[in-house]
Amino acid sequence: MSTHPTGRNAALADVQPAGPEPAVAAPAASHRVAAFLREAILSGEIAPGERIRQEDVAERIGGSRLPVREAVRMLEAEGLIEYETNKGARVPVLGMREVDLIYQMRERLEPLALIESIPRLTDAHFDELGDIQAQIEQGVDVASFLQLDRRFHLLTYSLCEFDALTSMVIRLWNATQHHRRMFMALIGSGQRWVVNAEHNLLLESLRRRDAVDAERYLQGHIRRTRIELSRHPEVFDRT
Amino acid sequence: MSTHPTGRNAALADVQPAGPEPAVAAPAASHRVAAFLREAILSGEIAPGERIRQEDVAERIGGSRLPVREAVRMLEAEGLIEYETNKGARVPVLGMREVDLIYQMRERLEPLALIESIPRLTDAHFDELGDIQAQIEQGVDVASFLQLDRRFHLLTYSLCEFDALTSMVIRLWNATQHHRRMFMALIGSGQRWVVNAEHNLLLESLRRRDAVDAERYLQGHIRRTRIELSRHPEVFDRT
DNA sequence: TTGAGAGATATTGGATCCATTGGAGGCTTC
DNA sequence: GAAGCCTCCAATGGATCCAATATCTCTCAA
Repeated sequence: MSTHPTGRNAALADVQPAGPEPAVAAPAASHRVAAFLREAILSGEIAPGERIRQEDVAERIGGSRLPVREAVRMLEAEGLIEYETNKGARVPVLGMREVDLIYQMRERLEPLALIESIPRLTDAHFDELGDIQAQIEQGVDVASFLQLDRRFHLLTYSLCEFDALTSMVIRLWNATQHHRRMFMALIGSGQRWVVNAEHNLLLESLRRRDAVDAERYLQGHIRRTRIELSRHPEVFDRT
Repeated sequence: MSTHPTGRNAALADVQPAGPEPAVAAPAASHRVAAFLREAILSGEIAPGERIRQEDVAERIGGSRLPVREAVRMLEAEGLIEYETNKGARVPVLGMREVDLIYQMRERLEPLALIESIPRLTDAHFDELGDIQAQIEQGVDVASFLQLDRRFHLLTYSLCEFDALTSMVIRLWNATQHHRRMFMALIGSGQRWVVNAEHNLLLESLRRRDAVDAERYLQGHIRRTRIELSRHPEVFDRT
């Protein structure tokens, strides 16, 4: 197992193993609540369309409603929840066209993050990426695949040092997390060899530090997934 | 004077003349505070690096600190302010590389918004765009130019109905507002004929509904501005 | 049976209070 | 005179209270 490369980007901390704890101030409670809600939404514990009651969250967190309110405002600005005055927050229900557009945004933005990251990637990163890909190829279950795939891609962007870009990329991933899970559960591991081929081609071009090839493979990877998704409208069924 | 086209996108409401007031709920105070702060930052009233004290804002708004705190969280998530726990909020100071990257993000995202918008644009929009461009060509001052230029571009995106995209575009504009103002003040109206040419080419391709040409002109317009900006490092001097 | 309306309940919006933290300024000490 | 420490003040973090709004429910009448 390779040593874990050190990340530079705070927004990508979740794909970076926690090194020795840096002397950074503890985040305010509102940030912890936001992280808690983010996780609950991404894991599917809170489903799209479901309402989020501030008091419930406050109780589960063990605090007052105030940090929850701040967290809700943050997630609202992130686009992870919808908010109506006096009516509260709920997880948005995205249709196919919206998800398709988010994938188009990813097609355009993620290559940029990759290009910024490539020159700084180290052998340790390539080893780690290889390890992740090896795990994926062992045929893991859907939940593990989603986690490893996310980790794989975000790791390739991890040395892009621009928070405005990396946080945007993460938000786009987050916004479609639910649909990705539905989609993978639907197709199972059927087409997973395509993903493996694409990941390996991408990784190979990264090792060569060939930004042109890497951008092409990455964009194709996202684009193919987008088109595949559009062929499965049942993913967007609101039942 | 053309009638003002009706916009569909809430995020672009600021470039759409306010029609008959829709029966929409009054925004919560936190949103009004956020709009107030946004305007203060974009206008330069609050300069980059300057600290924002919650009590001051609450006093100017005539409310308590609570809505201000929520607004600060929103603007933090928007990237318009930086926040440190227990230390408060301040307007970030962006360096040349960061602004350059934001322009690269714009190069990739704004054509997407334009492509989505083009099929729905009406003659009324083209007339309005022509009016704006005519005003620009009369040689207005820097402040008016910035306002008209913003209005011109955002109007071309106004019929893109995806909030995730349009709000992102607006945030990218907002993030570099200060540098755009510095830059324009620096070069005066010297190179403005280039902008005029680009705007007219873009507008012409829009009238033809030629998405390919429009995307090319728009991307070139942003890219040229980015490179021009990179030739004026004095815009980023922190004095 | 169903629809409308009034009242009850639940939830969010805002203000105020107190605790905690950061920082400025003065003081001591070497 | 400068570095380090301590104290005080200012600003933020969080909890609780009350008001305003929305939502649910029960009743009553068509």
